[in-house]
Amino acid sequence: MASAEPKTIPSAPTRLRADARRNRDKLVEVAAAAFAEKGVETSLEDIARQAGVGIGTLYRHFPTREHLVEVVYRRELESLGAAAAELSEKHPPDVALEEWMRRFVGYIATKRGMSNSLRILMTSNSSLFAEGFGQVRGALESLLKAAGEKGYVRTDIDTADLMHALSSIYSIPESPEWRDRSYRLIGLLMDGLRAAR
Amino acid sequence: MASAEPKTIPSAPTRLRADARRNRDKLVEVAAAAFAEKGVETSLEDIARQAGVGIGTLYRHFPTREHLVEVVYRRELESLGAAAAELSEKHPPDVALEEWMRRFVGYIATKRGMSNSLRILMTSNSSLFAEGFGQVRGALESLLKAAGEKGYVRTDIDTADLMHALSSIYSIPESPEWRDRSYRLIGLLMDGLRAAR
DNA sequence: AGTTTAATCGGAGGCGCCTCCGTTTATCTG
DNA sequence: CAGATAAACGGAGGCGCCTCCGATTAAACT
Repeated sequence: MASAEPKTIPSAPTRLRADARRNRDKLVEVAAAAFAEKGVETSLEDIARQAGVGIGTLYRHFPTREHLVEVVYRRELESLGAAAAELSEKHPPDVALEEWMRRFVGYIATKRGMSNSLRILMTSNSSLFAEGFGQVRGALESLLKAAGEKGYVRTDIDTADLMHALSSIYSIPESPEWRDRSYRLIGLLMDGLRAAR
Repeated sequence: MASAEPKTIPSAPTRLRADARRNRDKLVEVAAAAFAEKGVETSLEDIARQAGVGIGTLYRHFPTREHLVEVVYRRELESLGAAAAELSEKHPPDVALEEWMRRFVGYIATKRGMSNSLRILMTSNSSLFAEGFGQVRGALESLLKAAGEKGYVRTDIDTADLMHALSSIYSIPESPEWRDRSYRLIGLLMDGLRAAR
């Protein structure tokens, strides 16, 4: 019988020291707010300052600006994924689907500042972003499938096609009635989806 | 009978003072060499230094890095356009066409360092580059048309399609046999062009 | 608790970007 | 040729990027 064995199992090699983890979390939190407010071009030194750490610490955790963007982005994409499950429980499948699409489009819209950087990232360093987008794709797929199985929408729709349609919606240029127009277009999509069930 | 009227007609509003024109030319010359050697990411301050002017002068002439790149790029594209006429005189139309395509692909290959910046430019600020590419398109078109009219190649080929084919050739990843492979592919294209005349 | 050690911190320093404005100079006018 | 003037020059200055390495400190060890 081993005496009170210390659980020294270091488990993952990704073990961070307590202070390191704290700093990292704080950086992500601050970065998320900064990106949302001023776009991805915000000064990284500002972010470090606001997080109360040195610039060196920021760069150790996130070697490039893109790494930081990716982490923030993924976090938010994940919450979008989680929203899918939540909406599924509270609403009929078709309503859940529509509401989720609205949120998706609205979410991307707020990140318009990101688009420049994102376009570069998505073409060059695709592996960094593949996972984040996988989340979203998965969410949409599950909503679509659920609604399809219960007979609320057609079942011959490809998830990728639908995402494509959504992306053409959120690339509508800025304008006062942006949101209304998007919602109308989503409504139109939904009509199409429900049409020939 | 007006007396010796001074030709004070300012003609173009783009009248540069002698020193300004000298500096501008020198900057373009130095920039062309620098871009070729170290890629478009070269320090602009270095370029100004090498041209023997202050950084302020560089920025007055070229408000952004892209403007400078565009000018250099266009100059070289123009020489590519000129080569088309020259080749047409010295060779049979089909040979001229093939040789020109080789040069085109070879030229872009040497500018691989540019590709990153270029991709951004070509998608975002298209108007800046439209003209430069127009030159090249025109050259290819004239070669293709000449060869077509004299019965050397098919006449149902679209210039844009052919350029597309070429661009897929020059985006072949780096490798020792890069040039050979490109030439083989161009040969293949030529076979296709000559096929069903 | 005290010591060791290895991970983490953080800011100084070097470089490039870009702007602003006092100084220089080409060109025009008398 | 001298003087006027508008155009052009050029570098200092402020900011951000990113790296490097001595100082700090959490966590493991005794």
